[in-house]
Amino acid sequence: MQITRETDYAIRCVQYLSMSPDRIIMIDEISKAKMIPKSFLAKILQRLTKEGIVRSFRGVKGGFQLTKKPKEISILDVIVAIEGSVAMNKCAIDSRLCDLSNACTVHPIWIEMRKWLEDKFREYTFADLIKR
Amino acid sequence: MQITRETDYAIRCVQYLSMSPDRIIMIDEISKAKMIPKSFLAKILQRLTKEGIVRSFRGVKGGFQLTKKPKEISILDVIVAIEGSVAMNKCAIDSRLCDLSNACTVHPIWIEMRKWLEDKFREYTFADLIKR
DNA sequence: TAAAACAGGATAAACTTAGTCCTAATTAAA
DNA sequence: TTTAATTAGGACTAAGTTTATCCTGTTTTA
Repeated sequence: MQITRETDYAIRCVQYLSMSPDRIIMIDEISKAKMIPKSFLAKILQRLTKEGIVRSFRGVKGGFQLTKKPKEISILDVIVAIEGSVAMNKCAIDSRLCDLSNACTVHPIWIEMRKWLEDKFREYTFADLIKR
Repeated sequence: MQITRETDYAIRCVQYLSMSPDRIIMIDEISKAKMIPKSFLAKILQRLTKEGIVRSFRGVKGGFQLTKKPKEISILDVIVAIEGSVAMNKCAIDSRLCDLSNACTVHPIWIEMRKWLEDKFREYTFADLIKR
């Protein structure tokens, strides 16, 4: 039921980048500010880059920057980038993964929960997470 | 983000018991009907018994039975019985588990999500899961 | 050309999941 | 009263996932 540390770190990281969307920020700075192990954070940022949430700059003065405005990035985007989906049961990702395929009365709940979670997490943008 | 197989099995199991709330049903029958490994199911039922969702009867003609009516048991009850809570992040269980204790702008989201999930899962009772 | 950054792959320890297996206790019925 | 059926509970384990680390390579600026 819980998200992983990796996802938690990813959200913190994007939240930090959202506070200075114009700057290019190094892994080291984010790591220190958000208490995220540096080499693990490097991996996470690699993933966020591949998923198009941040862009990276290599070399001296390199670092990371959001590709979009904070209000255009949702928590859902980050969770999906790291975990693939917000489904709570594998059958809500692909119903063939269920061994009770026919007539499982619980299945519709997992489908509904998935949609509901997507809607909820889409509502939270990183613009909301920086106004304090 | 996902529930465990154990929780999935527990829900299926309670759903099966809900279909015949007056009968006492053996592990073996549930195992076969719901495609749950028998010895694993035994452990799950042990837990459900401890948590007061089912009662057990030992010996010949023994088995399990719900302690309450299907409409009085929610999916939330079963998830909490098996997983402890529906919190998506450990900081939503105990805020001391957060290393950013002070001023984490994401924290309120996990608290809110937890409350919503509790409400949502409480709405689904096993009475809903048998009328089909 | 040197130093500063990220990219990507390999590796691994710790933890969790998803079970199994064995013995003991309990109960109904022969 | 014995036997067979059934759950209780503890120990154990294989496989998978999580949470990282480390090393080498590439890119870029000064």
